[in-house]
Amino acid sequence: MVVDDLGDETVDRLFHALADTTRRDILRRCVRGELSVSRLAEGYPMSFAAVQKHVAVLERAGLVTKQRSGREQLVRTDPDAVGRARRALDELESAWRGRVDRMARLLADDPETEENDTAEGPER
Amino acid sequence: MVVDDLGDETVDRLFHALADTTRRDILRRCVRGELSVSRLAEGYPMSFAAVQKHVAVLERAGLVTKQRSGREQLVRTDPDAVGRARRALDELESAWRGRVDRMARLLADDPETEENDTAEGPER
DNA sequence: CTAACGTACAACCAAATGGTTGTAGATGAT
DNA sequence: ATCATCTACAACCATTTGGTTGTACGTTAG
Repeated sequence: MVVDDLGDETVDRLFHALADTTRRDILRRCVRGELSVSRLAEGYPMSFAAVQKHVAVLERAGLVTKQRSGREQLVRTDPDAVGRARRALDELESAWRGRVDRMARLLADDPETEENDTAEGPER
Repeated sequence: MVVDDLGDETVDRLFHALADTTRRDILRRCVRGELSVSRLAEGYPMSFAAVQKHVAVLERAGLVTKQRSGREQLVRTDPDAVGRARRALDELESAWRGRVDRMARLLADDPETEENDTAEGPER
């Protein structure tokens, strides 16, 4: 049942969200989920709106959730988030080792697939 | 001390390089290191120069190396690359669990250190 | 030698990113 | 009720990104 397939765009968003020092810092600081956006924003040398945007990026990537509490919005990093990032790496790495590749080949029972698969674009 | 520190910019470049489907695909295809840049480029619906740039991004992130062979430039994925990415995640995750965080707080004698987290328990 | 190939790099362009300020809607405190 | 706070969101701007084409240069094949 193909549970573990993170789509390309999902992985794009995941890694993109992680590719920024401020956002990684936000992740570290929101494990406990007790910080509101404005509270968070006090910690950075930028405007409230800028931090708001960073949180939005993290949220779209599924790394963070917001929970309303009165007029505040508490930010909490999703405990499963690193797991998903790690799985994305794992998928890369298994292609690395050729395992997934080889498996697919076996299932397609192509006897001579050793070499010339490289010219096929993934895009479409 | 503190040997294992990937600097912020290094991690930025790492994750940014991984945050693109085409670049991840290049990584998967270059494990064997037998593909030249132009050979690689044949597989994608974009110009040679565009692929060249993607390879450059991967190279700056340390995910790939180029080795000259005659007039060709063979691209090879660095086997340790995923390891470094994983370590970056590990560093995040340990902050997650509070360990690094706690250490940093102590060293910076941040007033926020006062919390009910006396025990060392990694669960919460 | 000359032609073809593989690469490098510059110049250019559209779109996305990361930041700003400003405005407006909810909510809580006085 | 009024005021201060927290959030959301739009408009704007500079820089970066991801792509293009064109040019130049080294290397291999005829």
